[in-house]
Amino acid sequence: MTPAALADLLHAVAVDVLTERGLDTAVLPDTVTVERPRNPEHGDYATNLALRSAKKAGVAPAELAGWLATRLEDTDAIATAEVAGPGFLNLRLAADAQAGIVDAVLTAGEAYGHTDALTGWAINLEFVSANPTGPIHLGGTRWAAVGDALGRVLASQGAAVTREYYVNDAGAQIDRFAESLLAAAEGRPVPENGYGGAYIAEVAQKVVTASEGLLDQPEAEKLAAFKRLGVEAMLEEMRASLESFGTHFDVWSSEQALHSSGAVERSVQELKDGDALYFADGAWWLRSSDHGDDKDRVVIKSDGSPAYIAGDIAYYRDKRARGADLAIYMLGADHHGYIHRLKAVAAAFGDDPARVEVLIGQLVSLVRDGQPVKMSKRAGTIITLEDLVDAVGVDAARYTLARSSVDQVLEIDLDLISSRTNENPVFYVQYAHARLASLARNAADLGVSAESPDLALLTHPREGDLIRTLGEFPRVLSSAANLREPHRVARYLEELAGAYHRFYDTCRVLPQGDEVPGALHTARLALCSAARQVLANGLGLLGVSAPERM
RNA sequence: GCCCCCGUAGCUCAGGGGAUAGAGCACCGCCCUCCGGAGGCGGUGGCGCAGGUUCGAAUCCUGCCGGGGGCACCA
Repeated sequence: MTPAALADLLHAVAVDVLTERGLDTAVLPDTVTVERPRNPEHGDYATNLALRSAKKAGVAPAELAGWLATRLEDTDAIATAEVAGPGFLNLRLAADAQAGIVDAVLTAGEAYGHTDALTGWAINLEFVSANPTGPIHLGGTRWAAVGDALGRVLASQGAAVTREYYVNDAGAQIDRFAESLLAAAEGRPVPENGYGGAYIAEVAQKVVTASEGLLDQPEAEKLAAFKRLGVEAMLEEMRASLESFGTHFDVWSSEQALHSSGAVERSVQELKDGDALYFADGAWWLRSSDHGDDKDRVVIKSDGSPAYIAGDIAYYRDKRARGADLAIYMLGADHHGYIHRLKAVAAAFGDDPARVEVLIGQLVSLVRDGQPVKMSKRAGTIITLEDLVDAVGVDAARYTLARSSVDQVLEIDLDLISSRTNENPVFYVQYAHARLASLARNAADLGVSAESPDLALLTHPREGDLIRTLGEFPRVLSSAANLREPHRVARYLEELAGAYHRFYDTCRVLPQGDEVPGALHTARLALCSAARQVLANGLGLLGVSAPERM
């Protein structure tokens, strides 16, 4: 019996109990909370249902809990039901009922934990979107790991997710990039406010090689070529970095294209016509202060040119036109001021601002030998995705970035996650999977089958812990999706790996010596198979490999 | 001055109202006749401060203190 099924059972029993006594069932909460108590003496599961409903029903919590307990103990699935404390109801499941979780995992396989809660939702997930003026930096790398994981988590709940990268290939920083490339190609020093770092010379060289005689052209044409070809070369490199990191984008949207196609002009005109923008002091303004912004923002400057936000307007319009029901933006901490603006953009088009969600990721820093890491070989003072991957590998990098809340400023100790692998949570989890894979190989050699297990034999406390931990996965996944917090999956995997290691330490799975394989071996092997499946599912959601061997 | 995020063990971090606050690392002490010891068991050690809401607060609200990041007709 899964926690969800248990919650349903509790609700049904509570309805019966209240009805029999002529009490109003409306006092019951919509969703019954079922949790796993910290203290094992408090049972397999506990519910505060009586505590929450008793007051409204006009009875004492402990009394209501007592009524529920009596009825619950009559059901096959519940072994014991006890009232505790001020009115908690502590439950223990019958072994066979509980083991139904193992069956559920094995039946669903890769789909275990998936739901259709978000089916019908088209979600546009924009992340990384680092300027194409340099390699992917550490902040972008955090989003590459977290955003990709969130995409997978949302998809597991049935959402149709479009992963999208917004390329800021228009504006002044691109001009500075082009000037920096040109200067490097001509052997001049880095221009003021230009981009430094060894990669500039490399990209410049690529551009020169690709277009013969370029340096003999007039200044304006040289700059234009470096701008176009430089951005192209840089993007190609960034895309390759992200792909090698396991992060794939479905759509790459160009800011420049929104301008040159007329999309910016059209969408701004649409807002002007709809009275969503107002004209003042020679400029056109967005009413962003209606949505919590300090002040309204200029969309069309008094010289008639579009401000940066005009591109955002066209881009949002474009996302909606392509069918997105929800646009999630994952931005760096320095962009928190955008939240209100982007919601105001949605509102300007007559949408519920809730169609825009902005997630803000705090800074990431690296530490090695107790000292901050500030230098990158290729990019000067910018630490890049490659720097991190070179230091610890893709799996450790992704896992480490994805296991913390993005609200948290994160400091990564490179020594910890690379120098000695057993100190690293990702290896703890991967090791559990590898151990299980090895166990399955040995089982095959010994002729132990996991088919048709008698799961009621799984009565050891460690077995129960492991089974109930497996049962938590759907709830974890669901909350990770709803809260946009994929790190919950990683933390869960650590808990699951721990439950498995503890089980394995106590419960012998395979026959030893001349022992003949029996029903308990089969049941335990089935449990192991379920544990391996859930570890693999979870690691897959994080984009981290589930190794067969290590 | 205003806005956003954070403050939990020596360190890096979990903990979306529940009972005795957790994990990894670090430190101390245990456990291999046997499926992978990259493991398990035990110990040391903590919610920044003050109010409030609640039967119950690390969690929600207010204020203060401390740290980080922002406040352009830049992009």
